[in-house]
Amino acid sequence: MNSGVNLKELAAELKLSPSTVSRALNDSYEISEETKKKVISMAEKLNYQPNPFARSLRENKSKTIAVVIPERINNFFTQVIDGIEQIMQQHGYHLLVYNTHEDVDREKKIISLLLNGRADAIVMSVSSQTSDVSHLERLHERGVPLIFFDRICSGIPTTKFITNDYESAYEATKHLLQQGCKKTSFLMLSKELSITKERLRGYEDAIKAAGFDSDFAVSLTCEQDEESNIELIREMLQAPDRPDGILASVEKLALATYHAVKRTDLKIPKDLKIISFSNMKIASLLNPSLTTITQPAFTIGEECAKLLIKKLTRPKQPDLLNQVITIPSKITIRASTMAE
Amino acid sequence: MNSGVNLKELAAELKLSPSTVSRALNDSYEISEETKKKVISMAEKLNYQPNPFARSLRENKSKTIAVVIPERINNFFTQVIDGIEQIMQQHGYHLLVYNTHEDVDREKKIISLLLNGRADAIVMSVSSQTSDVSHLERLHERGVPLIFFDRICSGIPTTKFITNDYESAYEATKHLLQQGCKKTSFLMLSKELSITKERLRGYEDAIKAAGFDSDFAVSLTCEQDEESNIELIREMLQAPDRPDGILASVEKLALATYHAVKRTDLKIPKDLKIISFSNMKIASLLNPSLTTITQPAFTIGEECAKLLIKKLTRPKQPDLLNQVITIPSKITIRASTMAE
DNA sequence: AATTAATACGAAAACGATTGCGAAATAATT
DNA sequence: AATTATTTCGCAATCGTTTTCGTATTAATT
Repeated sequence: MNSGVNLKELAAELKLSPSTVSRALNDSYEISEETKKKVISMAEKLNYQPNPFARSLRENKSKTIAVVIPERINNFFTQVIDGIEQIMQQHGYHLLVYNTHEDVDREKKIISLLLNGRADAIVMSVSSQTSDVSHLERLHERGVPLIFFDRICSGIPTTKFITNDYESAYEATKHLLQQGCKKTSFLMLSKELSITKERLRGYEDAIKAAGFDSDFAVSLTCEQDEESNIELIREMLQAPDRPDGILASVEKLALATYHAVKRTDLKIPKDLKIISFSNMKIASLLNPSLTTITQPAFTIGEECAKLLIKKLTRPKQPDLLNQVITIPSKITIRASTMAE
Repeated sequence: MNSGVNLKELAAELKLSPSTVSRALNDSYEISEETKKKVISMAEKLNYQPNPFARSLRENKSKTIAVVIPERINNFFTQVIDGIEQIMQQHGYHLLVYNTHEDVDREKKIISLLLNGRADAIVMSVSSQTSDVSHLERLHERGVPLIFFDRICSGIPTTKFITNDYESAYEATKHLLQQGCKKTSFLMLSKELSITKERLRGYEDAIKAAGFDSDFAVSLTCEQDEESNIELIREMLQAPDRPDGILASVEKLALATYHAVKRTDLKIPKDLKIISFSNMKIASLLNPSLTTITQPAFTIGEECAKLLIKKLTRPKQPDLLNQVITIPSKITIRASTMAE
């Protein structure tokens, strides 16, 4: 199967000991330049590839990090992973990627698979169903470096990367009101989610600040099934006191709204204005084009990775600081929130 | 760091030898039921997690497979990965995912990292720039099980999963002509790509079969940069002999066309009809909604994984057959190809 | 010339699991 | 009762690296 030579065979070929060859390949000062050259050229000739598991076993590190996300078909998470990979690849790290499908049980299983040191660190965004975080606590107590991004877990003392969700939601809501919305609705996945809480807070504060009554805001918790989301939204849109402005806290709910609207006589933006958190590249091609709050996904990935690299490659690094780092999102106004 | 107990410590706690404990945990017939129970309960109590690298080193397998794709922000590839993960997770496998960014050099680097057995098998779709396949040949000769999907490499004798690209392109083109297109264009990424060749062949044959002259078909090779793609297409659309029908061989070129059209006075589908290979979930929300050829991405992933599981878990399995397995795509007609 | 320092390398012990082989202890057979 | 078979477990080797120590050779120092 793996027909590659190992260190012992390479050493035999060179009439040297395995230790010398190992040191030569690792550029140890104890080996003469002459020997190093011989070893390196022979290693190339025989196409020697060190066994990663032997090395991992010995060094107690795998040069691998795990990324755990709740959804793979999602531009935000995908871009984050691209960012992580961008940095990690430069440092010779490999990426294990896991999709929890927004399911806590799957998340727990995955985390338990990562307890044994298969990955040197973990970057994750929790599932929308995650309220019990004991599995994450156990992971953290094991000493596995853990970083959260976007959907964070504030109870666990480590570094988290988020966007300015409160401000973005506040600004987005203000924008809706400025465009003439009289009754708005906030669409969200689950109240457990950190991002939901922050965005909802921004939404509510903006409404209060505009002098509206607080129950002016309607917020709708959506299930995970797309079709039921659409129907839920459609019902809301056909109720007598329907909203005329929507802030969707995640992309899929904005799309569900578009689908729902198609089942009614309403027109965006005339009858309903909508703005959404979204990293879709084609927001401008929707009908009508969608006003978005775009998170700096790639940058978030890069920052997570850079921090990890520092932690993992420097000799005596302290634990990851218990802090929240905020990177701002960007609002792009398009047709879906245009006043007449 | 990794505060978990190891086998020796677990054995000491039980006053047994490591070998007995190992056998008990692996349910060996040589161990009494009584001992097994004791061992298992103690293992759970101490939360014993076997070291994956020790195991991999000893067994010469990693329970990990690598997935190599040319683009991560792409619904097709993402769905394929979801399919692979779906099956692999059930069998305790882990997924290393690599993005080549359509770059052969990155592809070569990644492949060379996989030569050392880090992954038990590889599932991949080659980059659009890949014409020299020596790196893939070397990988295959090493004996690493290798499966191609979609963008395959026919020179390498292994199993490949594709869709019925020829037929789909043929049908799509026929549809364009039936809707009244007089001059069509085929948009593609690179002529090296297996899918490009097949789809182009289907496109050309459909045009010939309809009795048109063969140079009736225009085909445009697009670069990888999005903005230049858009400009290339715009120029084509503003030329005097512009096409009135487009078959886009990949999703991103259809989107580029939508962007390009916005820079002209043309209207889809009145002035230009377009159909595209695409796994976008929101094709129906585009303006106008896009007629698509949707590939069974998730199924492809599952089939790749199932085949690998068979190969990897059964004892004396032969090499992967040199065959091409075809799974049909599905055409969904929407507004972008509607005749007046 | 004798001692010390520096250089260049080898032997062997880890890392943590699995497994072939051997060996007690018990049960079954002659 | 003696032999054989069965059950149950331990010893030690193994996977392929890295690294601690030890040592032989040469160079530098006194």
